[in-house]
Amino acid sequence: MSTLSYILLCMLVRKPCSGYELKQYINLFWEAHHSQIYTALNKLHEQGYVTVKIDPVHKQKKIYHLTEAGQLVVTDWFQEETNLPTQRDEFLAKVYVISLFNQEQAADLLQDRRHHYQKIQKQYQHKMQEYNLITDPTEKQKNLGRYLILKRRLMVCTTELEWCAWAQDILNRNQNQ
Amino acid sequence: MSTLSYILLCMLVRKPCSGYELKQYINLFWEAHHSQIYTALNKLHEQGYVTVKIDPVHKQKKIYHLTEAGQLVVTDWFQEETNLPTQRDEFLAKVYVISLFNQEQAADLLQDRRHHYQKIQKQYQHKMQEYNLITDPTEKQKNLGRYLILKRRLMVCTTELEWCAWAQDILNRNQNQ
DNA sequence: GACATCATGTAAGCTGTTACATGATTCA
DNA sequence: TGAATCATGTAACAGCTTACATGATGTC
Repeated sequence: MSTLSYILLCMLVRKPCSGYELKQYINLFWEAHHSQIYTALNKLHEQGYVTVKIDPVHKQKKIYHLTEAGQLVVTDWFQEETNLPTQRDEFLAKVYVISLFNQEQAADLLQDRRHHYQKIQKQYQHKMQEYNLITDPTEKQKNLGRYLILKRRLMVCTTELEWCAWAQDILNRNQNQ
Repeated sequence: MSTLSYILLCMLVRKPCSGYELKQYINLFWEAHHSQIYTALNKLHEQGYVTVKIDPVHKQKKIYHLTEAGQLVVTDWFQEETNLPTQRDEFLAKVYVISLFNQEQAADLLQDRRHHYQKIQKQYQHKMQEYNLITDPTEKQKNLGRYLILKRRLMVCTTELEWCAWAQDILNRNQNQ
């Protein structure tokens, strides 16, 4: 089974979801296009790890539920060795050759990065507020993992933004030498 | 041309390298297996973006040098829109479902993560020390980009470790409730 | 001389991206 | 009623992983 399939099963632990919803949430820890998600879900269905219920209102919408077999797969996987995160960041490759470029070009590159992290910082802050509104203890417990991940995302965003400011400062000093 | 090819050209800006060396350094911003790197280098050679010189001592070793055409490709690429970093981290998917598991299992998961970041933190600190030993201003300028990236890596490591400590603390409190 | 590491390459199979395709629902 | 969004799917192609394969160099 591919890693994506495990990721999807994990997401279904929290609550039953449609493929469309899974696509919206997955970026908390993974990346996949809808084409990949839909095919993986169909395969998980064949394998008996999920069941499908047609949404009574939106009849083209399929809600996937984790089966017991599916939950067992998740618990087994949890205890296996964890693969390291992928890290492919072409921005950093551009930073690597930044001394080839003038101050303006370098500043543009850094600014785009800053804008990106400012944007997703706001998104995650919003999601964090939603979590903080949960009062029911059972519901709060169920969302604990999601909370831990959101916090990490926010911390990483802050670090990225701090780095951008620091790097811009270094480049300015470098220029004035 | 694939992103990997651009990455390799960027790396050759700093100094000519063999495929083997590129493989060792690439993880600062990208991931690729040697099989992928060697085939990409052969293609870049065909395209005229690099030249090859056989190392006089190690005759099976091929040193790749960036050509003017290659440098032009890099400067053009620099100014194009930067793709966002990939983020696939199955550790986070495990954290997402952490409430399914007992305290010991959760602690094991976090400890592995902590060990990983402690390990690479040491590696980057070591590389940073190497940079700090450079006295020649031209050489220092050439390594500026590398320095900026190393600093970011170290900052991210610190954040990851801080998060691990914080998350463990949350889980402990959660247990004692 | 044995073993680790250096050094390069090919190929099959799997994963991920992009493009094509269709239809329902919601809201102005 | 037109446009945006919701919702699902297939297929071709590109990129990545894993396994196989070979030989040189350095060192105990």
